[in-house]
Amino acid sequence: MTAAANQSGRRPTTSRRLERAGIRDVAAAAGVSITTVSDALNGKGRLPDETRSRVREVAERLGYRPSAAARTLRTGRSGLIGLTVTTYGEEPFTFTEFAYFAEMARAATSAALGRGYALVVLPASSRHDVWGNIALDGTVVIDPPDQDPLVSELYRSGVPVVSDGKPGNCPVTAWVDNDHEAAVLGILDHLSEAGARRIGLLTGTSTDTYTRLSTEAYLGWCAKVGQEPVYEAYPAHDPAAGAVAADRLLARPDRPDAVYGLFDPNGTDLLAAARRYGLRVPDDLLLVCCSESDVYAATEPPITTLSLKPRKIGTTVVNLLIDAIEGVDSGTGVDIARLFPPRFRTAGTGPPPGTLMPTELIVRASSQRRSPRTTVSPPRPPGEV
Amino acid sequence: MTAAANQSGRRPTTSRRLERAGIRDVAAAAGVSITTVSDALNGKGRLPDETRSRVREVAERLGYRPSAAARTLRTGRSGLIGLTVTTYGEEPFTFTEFAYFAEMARAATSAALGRGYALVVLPASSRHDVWGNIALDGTVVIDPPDQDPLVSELYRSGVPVVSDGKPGNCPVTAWVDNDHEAAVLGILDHLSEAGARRIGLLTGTSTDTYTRLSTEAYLGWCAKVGQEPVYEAYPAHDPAAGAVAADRLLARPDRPDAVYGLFDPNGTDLLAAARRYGLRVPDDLLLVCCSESDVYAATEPPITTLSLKPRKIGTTVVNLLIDAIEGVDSGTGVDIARLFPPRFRTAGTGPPPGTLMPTELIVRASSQRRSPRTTVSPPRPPGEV
DNA sequence: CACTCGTGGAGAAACGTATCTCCAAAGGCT
DNA sequence: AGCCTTTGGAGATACGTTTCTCCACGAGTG
Repeated sequence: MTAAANQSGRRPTTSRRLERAGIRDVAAAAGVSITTVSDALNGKGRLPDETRSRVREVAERLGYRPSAAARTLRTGRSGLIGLTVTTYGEEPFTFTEFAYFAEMARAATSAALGRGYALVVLPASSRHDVWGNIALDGTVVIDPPDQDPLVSELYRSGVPVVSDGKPGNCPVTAWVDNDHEAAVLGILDHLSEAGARRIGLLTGTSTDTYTRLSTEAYLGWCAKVGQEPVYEAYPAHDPAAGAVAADRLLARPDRPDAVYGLFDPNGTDLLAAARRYGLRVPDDLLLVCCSESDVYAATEPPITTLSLKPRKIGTTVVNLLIDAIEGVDSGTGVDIARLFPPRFRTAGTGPPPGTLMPTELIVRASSQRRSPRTTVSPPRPPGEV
Repeated sequence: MTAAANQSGRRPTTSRRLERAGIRDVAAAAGVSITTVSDALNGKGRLPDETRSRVREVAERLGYRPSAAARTLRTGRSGLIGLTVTTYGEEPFTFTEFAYFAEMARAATSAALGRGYALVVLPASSRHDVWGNIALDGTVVIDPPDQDPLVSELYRSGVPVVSDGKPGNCPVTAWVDNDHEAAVLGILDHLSEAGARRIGLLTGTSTDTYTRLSTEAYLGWCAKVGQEPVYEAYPAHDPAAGAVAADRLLARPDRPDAVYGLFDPNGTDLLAAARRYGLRVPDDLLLVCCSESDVYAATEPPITTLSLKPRKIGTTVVNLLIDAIEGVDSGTGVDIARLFPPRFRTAGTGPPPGTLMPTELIVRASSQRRSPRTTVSPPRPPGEV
């Protein structure tokens, strides 16, 4: 069979070896033109079904696989989406360090594949070495810090960028975030209702939006209800520092009787610190932390957690990005406004390119005093979809 | 500046908009040929440093970024490596379900980036839709089942494939695996030494190498020491089934006094089951499970775990793959033998394309009887590097 | 009979790079 | 002076698609 394809080559260009079958070989073997093969395989031209199926059959027989590189070069689309996480220090990779990232990445991958795109995991720190060598149709950025140069450059060069986490000063095509303020206020109210008089916060030193908004919400709440803020901040990327900070928080003279920890490991750290100081949870100390891990369902006692719904976020981010990619008129690349598909701009005032997603408070024993009071319904932030 | 580049275009091909600067624009602006630009930027030709730096400067000024698609088409290398996990049912994505995968993927990503490659996460199940649309230089396959059609096709089409887990019948370029037999034997000996008389196994129903080799090692050991095998198997991708199987194992009339669980969640499941039956760990029941999770350091009691060293595996797999990629003579694609770089074949008998990596047993309270005997040094499997 | 019109398909121009081949000029040597 | 070698660089081709343009032809229509 391959012999037929070989001998029918019109021009023996150079000395062509029998490498992989190209579209030319298929065309020759089927006795049609290249155009017809392309159209038949992509369902594009006006061809009778008989020609179409015949070409398809020949292609199958020759084991023809279109060259992704050539297609990308021609069409300008690679079907590849970059995924990067920027925040938390210069560590090579914080990925999957927290369950949040793992979950989010998984959901994003699934959503992308469902629409025919694949995800490429890229480091935010690395130089253009890698970024420049890959044809990306768009990029998802997790938690970009203010003034992220990477995001700016991508955006400037016409690559759509959607961020998980409201960006500070970087221009992005769109962003998705939780309503962190509502979430924190909900938790503080929940703890107050459970009897807390002085609520402490375990927070981070980074400048990312999550940390900033959450802390601000806490401080605002304190100001409103007239409580003196009681918090400790530490570099969130350092697990050891988290344990130390938890200990410090409970060692203070103005020790809180309830604590909310912003990061995943804070729950176990606080629990350990509480044991060290002989504090019973929840009797002496109410505990809530933000985590996607289900280990908190099995701790002693089980700990109330705030879920940021990473799966929903990952899915939404990817869908927004692909919408933007497929809505772009591949023409005047630089024009920023063009990056938005029509439906983003039709509305009179134009909705902002941001979407707030609800969080979910999973109430467990650690945030409920053992009062005979029955169940406490978990507060939901406004804007629930 | 861009105006100069525009007006110096020799042929105004069509009506060229000022899209992105191409290599032609740089050449025109610098007053040299395309060849010179390419050579200058890639450090390839024989050019005086002065020309080189001048071209580089002009390129920088124009914000020139080479087209990855064109480069890939021309060179045949994309710098992209596929990463896929095959095993465990038809679920959309088992990725990061177990900490092993997450760790392994993270290490693989890092290693690849370190050598200038990026990883694309792909599903093993999906049709050629996605696989065919991406130019892959090679693929890492985690735990391929026997006769994996995907692996066969990749291999046949000339894409190097390296698998994590010794493949059954698929042809691969190379593979890396733990010495599962040695690991299991080491654990069984460890448990025996701690006083176990009847050791049970919690295993899976899949046909992947890990499950098969581990189970066979267990059965062989039983035959050797004359113990009746006591085990339960369940579909490893279903966490609920794991809890049920753990319960079943401890409910048996010939209840074991020590159990090794092959999968990550088995530790907590077995612990829970033991509590249900009033068994104290380690007094009434010795426990070991295979897991990369550090939650077992904090359980009550802490549980001895076997680590498969996913980071080391991920790194090794990627490095082997890239070695194969870069050693390939891009010529007679089909020839299988050529896929191996020279150093794999020079040795007389030729070492097999497989590498066994050591595991590590992390001994904790759950596998040590409270005897006054002091510390038990953890047994290491042979072949430790 | 001249004409439009729809059908089926071929030709050729990109897409943007890397690289092979070849050439001109300037020494250095006998 | 003639020849060889090195330096610096230009030209052209190929990588394998997609797609725009255009053509031939048979059938209906006035």
